[in-house]
Amino acid sequence: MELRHLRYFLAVAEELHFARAAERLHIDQSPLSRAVKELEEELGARLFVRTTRSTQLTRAGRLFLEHVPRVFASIKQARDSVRSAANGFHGQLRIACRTVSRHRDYRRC
Amino acid sequence: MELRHLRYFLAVAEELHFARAAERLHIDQSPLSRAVKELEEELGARLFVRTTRSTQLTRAGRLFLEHVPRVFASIKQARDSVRSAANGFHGQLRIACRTVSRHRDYRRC
DNA sequence: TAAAAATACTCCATAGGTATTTTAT
DNA sequence: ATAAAATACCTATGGAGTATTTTTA
Repeated sequence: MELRHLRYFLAVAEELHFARAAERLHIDQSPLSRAVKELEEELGARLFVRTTRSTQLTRAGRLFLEHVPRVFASIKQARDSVRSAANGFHGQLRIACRTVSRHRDYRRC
Repeated sequence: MELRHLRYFLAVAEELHFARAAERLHIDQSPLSRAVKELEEELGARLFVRTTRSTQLTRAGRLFLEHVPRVFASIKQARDSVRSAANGFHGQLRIACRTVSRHRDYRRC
């Protein structure tokens, strides 16, 4: 399983229509169909019931849908924690300046 | 970002040694090195300080390490919820009994 | 029969491997 | 000098696209 599978699942679960979900994902309906199938095979459960009239979540699909957003939420938290570290925030604020002397002697202070 | 990157990051963070982490992951040191670099580039922060003597987590790396296991935990929960659905469990434990009257009047209680 | 998803195939992007170089001690 | 990671290059797996078939309401 890769995040790709979860992103695709979410799109289909929200659109309840493979072609529209594919459009939203900027991929073709065909690879989307296959990716969802891969996910279902790995999970050992159908996530959608497909007919030509409608695409509906199964019970397993509804349960999965409850949990998947938490995966992305935890990824966002992981990202954000790093971003703040990269910005120099470590739970503390750092302030820097420099003095400009007549000797062009630029220094951090 | 894909789960691949997070799996690889965890392996390196635990081994603190690219070659050993690669061995554990059953891939070569080279693609591991690249994948971690990709992750660092996407996050915009170095996760490890590499020298020939040691590989250490940066502050960003330590923060990231705190969060990544939660991603896998939520994936496990998502998986498990589907598995139980497949087994006929629906997230709640249902206890049922019946009274047997002499009138065959079976009721939930 | 029409609208939707699945499938067969093809192509290409990129994950992974091999060999070598760089780097820090 | 050596041990470790980075890099250049190559290979091949599988992700994505195109065309077609299958399905069911």
